[in-house]
Amino acid sequence: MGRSPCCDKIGLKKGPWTSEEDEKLLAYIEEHGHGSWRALPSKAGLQRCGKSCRLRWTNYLRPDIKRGKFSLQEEQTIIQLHALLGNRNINARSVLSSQACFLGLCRWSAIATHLPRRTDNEIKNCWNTHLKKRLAKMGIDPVTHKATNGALIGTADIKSAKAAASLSHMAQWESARLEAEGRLAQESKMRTSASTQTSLHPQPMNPSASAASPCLDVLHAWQGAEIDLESPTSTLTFTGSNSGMLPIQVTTSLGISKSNSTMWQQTCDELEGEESEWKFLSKQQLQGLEGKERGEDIIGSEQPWFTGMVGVGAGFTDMLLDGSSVHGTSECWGESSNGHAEHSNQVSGDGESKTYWSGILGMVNSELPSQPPPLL
DNA sequence: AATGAAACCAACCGCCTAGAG
DNA sequence: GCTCTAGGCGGTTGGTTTCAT
Repeated sequence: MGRSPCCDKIGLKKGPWTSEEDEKLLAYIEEHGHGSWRALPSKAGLQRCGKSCRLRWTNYLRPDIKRGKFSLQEEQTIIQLHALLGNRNINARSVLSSQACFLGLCRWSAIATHLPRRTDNEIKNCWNTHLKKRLAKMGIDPVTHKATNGALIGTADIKSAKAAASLSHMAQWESARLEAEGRLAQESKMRTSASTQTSLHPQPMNPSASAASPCLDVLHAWQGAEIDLESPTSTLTFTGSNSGMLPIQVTTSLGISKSNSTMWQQTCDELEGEESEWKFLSKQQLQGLEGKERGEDIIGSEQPWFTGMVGVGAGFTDMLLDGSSVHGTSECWGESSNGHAEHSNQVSGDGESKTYWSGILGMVNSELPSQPPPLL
């Protein structure tokens, strides 16, 4: 009947690990691998429960962990992926449980798969201590990535249109999100299984491994192209004729050009003064979107179906980046001695791809399996 | 130099799912 | 099919460090 208990939790040490304990754990895993975490502590001569050992190993002792401050690019990736993967609140849980959780994925771990050598715990801490606060400070709901007080939105009508558009496309967004998450999870699991071999003999970050995450190409481009990261200027430059077009997306524009980037001040007051930009889709395009909501293939289309997601514009992430540590952009991905610059160059010619959700779409598209998303 | 506030981060806790029996 | 546990995850806590006054 079942397995025996993990640990009796009696006489087991808790709290900070000592260097002696670290050495014991490290030495044991290097020699034997972790195998069963439950059995490990006694074998390694540790007065800890297996769970504690596992955490210590995965979050601290693993030799392939990169420590230290997060680079600008890493932060940007976290923000974007957080927006993509969403928050795991109760509703999200209920929605995701049957599919996403079935696939064994969770948000931080999924994000961690795209931040080489960073642990989910570290990413989580970064989010909670830095990024979330910056969002909140700017009046952006860190859960939904939307403006919390409408300060960024021009008029009530616009807000209404936004809300309607948002709702009308939420379902397909959710589908695509699940797809992306599923892909991430598969990737994560593959890495996990592979890591049983590599964990004992970690290899330096392989540039090709970085390149093997095509979903980040857009992020790279966004980072590496002509955007001045010190100048959180909206990159959305869509200015089509309004004739016969329906506005369905609002993205924030800070209205700050690169030339006046030095004027950039990260305050909510400034944000309130910003205007919103609209994207316009033709009625035909909207009909296409509606069709997609009925389960038609939404992937592979060049239409920005995701534009129904509102409130998250190119400006948001840029705003977050706040001009701090802007010179550290090469720290993370740049560790791959090649590849990064190439990625940037490949996509930098496409201005549209530099928008926030274009980036995410790029991720989704590149991550999605060939199968259409399951209907919710 | 002392003190309080804020930031940081390692570790714990509780929950969930897969899988063994 | 059911029970029970191990492993894994996200949320949260609390100790430590850094910064501001």
